[in-house]
Amino acid sequence: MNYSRQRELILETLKEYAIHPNAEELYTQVHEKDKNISKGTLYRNLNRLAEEGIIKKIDGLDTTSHFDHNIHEHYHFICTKCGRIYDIEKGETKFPKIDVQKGFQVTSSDIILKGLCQNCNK
Amino acid sequence: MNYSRQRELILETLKEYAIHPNAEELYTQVHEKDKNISKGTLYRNLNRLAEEGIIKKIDGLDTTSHFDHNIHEHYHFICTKCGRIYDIEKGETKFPKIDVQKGFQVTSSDIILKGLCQNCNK
DNA sequence: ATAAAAATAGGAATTATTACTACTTTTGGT
DNA sequence: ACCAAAAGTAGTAATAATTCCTATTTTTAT
Repeated sequence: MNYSRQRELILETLKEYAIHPNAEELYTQVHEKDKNISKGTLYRNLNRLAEEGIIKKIDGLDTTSHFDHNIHEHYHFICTKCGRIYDIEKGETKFPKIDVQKGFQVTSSDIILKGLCQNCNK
Repeated sequence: MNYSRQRELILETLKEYAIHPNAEELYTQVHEKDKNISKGTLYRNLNRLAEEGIIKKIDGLDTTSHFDHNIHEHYHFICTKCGRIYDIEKGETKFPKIDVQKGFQVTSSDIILKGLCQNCNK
């Protein structure tokens, strides 16, 4: 993977946000810093960075893919009312044992919780 | 929710399949039984049935939503090579008890595992 | 039997994402 | 530093999944 200024900018911008933006949200921010950046470039690089394990792609939250620069193991909660995404820390429990069936090789696991957040649950 | 012949057909057809079909796959099957059924009707009813808790919508497996008539708590494994979806019974996983913050109300949780299945891992 | 409410078919519209292509940047060897 | 090959980009077109719209049909409650 060769260096690219655009990729650096995308990664840097993603790191500034704790909100697990989707491509559209991130595009708004990135675009402010570089008016010429294209969506194709954004998508290509987000996917590439995720493949390389530098960031994490989160699916299943809503209709879009979200991206997280925080790659240490944690889970997500999405509020079905306001749409905000919260991190759920793993806690002290040991890493889940997933002996699914013999011969299965698990390469990623995601836990997604949905419901009402503190603010919307009043 | 008023009765509709089409909804019955959709639900009945979904129950015949253990493969957690997406809308397109299910449409193929449903269409064989009723040539006039429309995709709008399929989507509307799948979403409606999921809202009512009669079936479950599974997101995050691939780019499409999948639908499961099995609503007892279980998780899913998708093979990144062949795309097949496997059920993971709850007893087989030892996921940590997730302590969500006070005031959060969790209404659904999904655990999605990705990797290589037995067949593709040879 | 009938009118209001709910649902449908079929197609148009929308949304998110990927594909394509001509051009630009990066890189590694000289 | 120079240059060709490889990799990356901008901008736009295309695709895929899903939702929206509307005229018509079906269901339901009287």
